[in-house]
Amino acid sequence: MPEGHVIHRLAREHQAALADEALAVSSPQGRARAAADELDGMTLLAVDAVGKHLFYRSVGATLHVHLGLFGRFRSYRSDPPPPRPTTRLRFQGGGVTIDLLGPTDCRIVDPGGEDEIRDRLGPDPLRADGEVEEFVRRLARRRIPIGAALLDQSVLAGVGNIFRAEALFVTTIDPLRPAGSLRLEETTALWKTIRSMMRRGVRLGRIITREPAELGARSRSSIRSANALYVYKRQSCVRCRGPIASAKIGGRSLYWCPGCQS
DNA sequence: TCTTTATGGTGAG
DNA sequence: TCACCCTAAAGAT
Repeated sequence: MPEGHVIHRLAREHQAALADEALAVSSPQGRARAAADELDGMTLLAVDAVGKHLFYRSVGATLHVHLGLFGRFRSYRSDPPPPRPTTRLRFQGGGVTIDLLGPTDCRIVDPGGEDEIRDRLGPDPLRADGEVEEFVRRLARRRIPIGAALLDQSVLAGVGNIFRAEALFVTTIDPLRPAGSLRLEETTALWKTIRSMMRRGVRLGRIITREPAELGARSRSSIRSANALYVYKRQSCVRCRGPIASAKIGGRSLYWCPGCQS
């Protein structure tokens, strides 16, 4: 169940584990047989992350993977279990086995197909080529609530339901305000907040948005998920103690503090 | 052993 | 806005 930080982390891990290796690729489930046949025996060159999309590049072909809500990877250093009936793709090489389960997309794309995917995406705050100016441009003049705009991958690539709620809280922005009504300094603050939250997510391998000072001296592993966040799925605000509101915005449940965000 | 839920996205109406 | 796709784990019974 990944937002962009998980995707970028996977790209790094998989590139480190598999690049420059000749891979054995199979599709135990059968549904990705065409992709598996194309990749089997090829040497992986690199793995790129763009928003929530992954591109596995080999000399002759590029594999596009989108995990969707349910997709996940599992890695095994040694003695991998037999594939499950749902294992879509299994990569083996460099002493590692990596299984892909339940992805929304898992297909070979040609350069045109990759461009099509990338052209639909807004700037990715985790990428060096992600620019705040582009975020500002894509947000301007939109009338949808900012809470909905942050989930729109053509506005901003990689943010999901937790980061949008947490970033709006930290920047004290009311999620119901029209996206185009935000002042430049608000939009810029939103970008910086999202980028730093997501970078931390890549580093830690999990989403912790509250500041260490607020969490006391507890170690990272002892921070329970319920305490790591400001508003997502919370009942009351950790700052003002007021009730947290929730509503479907942009098709998903958004949580915010009406007292702190206005 | 059910039912529900989840950090996502698309295409039809 | 809704139905639907994909899977696994947690929660309810």
